[in-house]
Order: sequence, then structure tokens, then C-alpha cells
Amino acid sequence: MNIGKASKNCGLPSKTIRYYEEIGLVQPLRGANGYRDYSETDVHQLKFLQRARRLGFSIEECRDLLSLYQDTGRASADVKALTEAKLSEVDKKIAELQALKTTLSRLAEACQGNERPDCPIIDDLAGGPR
Amino acid sequence: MNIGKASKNCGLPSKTIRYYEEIGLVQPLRGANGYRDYSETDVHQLKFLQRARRLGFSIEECRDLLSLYQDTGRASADVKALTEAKLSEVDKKIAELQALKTTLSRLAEACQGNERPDCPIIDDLAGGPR
DNA sequence: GCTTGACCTTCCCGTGACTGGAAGCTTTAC
DNA sequence: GTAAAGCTTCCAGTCACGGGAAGGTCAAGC
Repeated sequence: MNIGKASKNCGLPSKTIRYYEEIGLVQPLRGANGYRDYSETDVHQLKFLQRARRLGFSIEECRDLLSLYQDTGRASADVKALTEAKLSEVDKKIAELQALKTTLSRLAEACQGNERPDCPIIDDLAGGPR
Repeated sequence: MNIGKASKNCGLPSKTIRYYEEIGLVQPLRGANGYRDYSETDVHQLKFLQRARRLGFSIEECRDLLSLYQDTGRASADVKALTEAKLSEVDKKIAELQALKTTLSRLAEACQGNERPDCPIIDDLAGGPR
């Protein structure tokens, strides 16, 4: 099938699919007219990539997952390890954002938000008293 | 003072300081030898930028904050609005990451992590039964 | 005066993961 | 027959810098 149909079937924009081919993730056959010709297997792999990316795996991690996916003899431990590493990254990011949220909330609460120029947020940014 | 000293004083790498000049954030004078010459005011503004960036404000938001900082007649409400917008962005990102965490945890728990090839994580990515 | 090394300058390329757009094919629909 | 849709490649841009090359400047030591 052409790239347009493949795009509809896997949920990725054509541009992204071409990009994935360029970096060697999913390489379709070509028709006599030079058009890309995607098999069902190709589309499965594109769907796979779409889900993995949505779960926050990087392209390089996706490449690993895809080769594990294709390797029917893989150990499930390998996949689990990748997932758990990603999980701890997510935890770390959440913690950072929570800290950021605390700081911003404190600043916003301290600020009157009126027409006057006094602003604890600006003062804090300027390095004023904590 | 030269860029190296300014860098030490504000906590930003020289590369970043040059970049901020390039995009019109903080533009120092130049000495006869062509070296950048940072005033105390410049360094204050660089420090301000460093803190705001650390709090997750984008460069364009920093530009706004900086002009509010420089405008001693600003209304604190303007600053508060910017902060609260950023706060709700942070909230949204946290919620997304929490959802992601739930999915990843569920997958990791379902996976035995042994030498056998059965892997619910791969199955899920491949579009298997939910 | 000379050398050494630290510091400064500009310029260009690379990052990650695409996205937009231009110029030019092919195919499809009416 | 023609117009529109869809496909191709290629180039440039995104964001916020970082790395590194090639070359100018400055301060210290001999």
C-alpha cells in the first residue's frame, strides 16, 4: 500500500514514516513508479513504533524494542529491563516537576496580582530575599 | 568585565551568554579589542535569566519576564498571570507523566522477566489484547 | 623580546525527532 | 482533457544551546 494509506493505518504522519525509513527503522519495498509500498508487516511495525513513542521511549530505545520484537527468541527480561529503566526516568521527571510546581505555587500565592508594581515573583528572580 | 568572569558570576556557560546576546536578550558593550564588556546590570539580568530558565520558563517567556523586570511600573498581575500559566502547564505535564507511569508499571508487573520469550510488554506494543 | 598558555573572537556543524514547504513527478476522478 | 490529489526528493527550520576549528589578544615568566 502507498504511504498515505499506511499513514492512516498506523496513525503516524507520512513525514514521520519517511523519517523512520531514513533512519533505518522500517524500510518498505518500492513500486515501479518509485512509490513506497508498505506490507502488512511494515504497518504492524509502524504501529508498534507509534505506541512505543507515545509511551515515551526514545527512537534509539524503539530501535532496541523493535529488534526484540522481531527476535522471537528474546528473553522477556531484556524488555522488562528497558521498561523499568524508562519507569525510573519518568519517576525522576515527575519529582522534578513537583518541585518546580511547589516553587511556582509559592511565588504565585505571594503575589498580589494587582496594578501595583510590587511583585515577589520578580523579586525572587532578581535574587531578592528568599 | 569579560565574558569569563560574567559567566562565573551568573552561573551560565559562556556559550549560553553569547547565545543570549545573539537573540537580543542581554547585549553588552564592547571594548577596543572587541571583547564583550559586561556591566553589573548585565550580570544581574543574566542571573535573572538563569533563575527563570531553571524554573522552566521558555526563552520567549524569559524575554517577557525580563521586560517586566526592567519596567519598574509594571503591574504585578502581569507577572502573576505568566507564572500561573506556567503552573498549569506543569500540572498538565505531571498528569501526563502519571498516566504514562501507570501504563508502564502495569506492563512491567505483568512481565515475568525471565528467559522465556513470552512478554506482555511486547504484546501490548504489538497491539495485542488489552 | 619571546614564548607559553589562558582567554577571547567568529563561524559552522550537530543535537532529537520531526515539520513545513518548494519543485516536479504519477495517478485518479470527473 | 484537465484538475486535484498524492507521491517523490531535497532544503530549511525548530529549541536552546554545545563542540570544535581557526585565529586574535593578553598577562606572566624567562
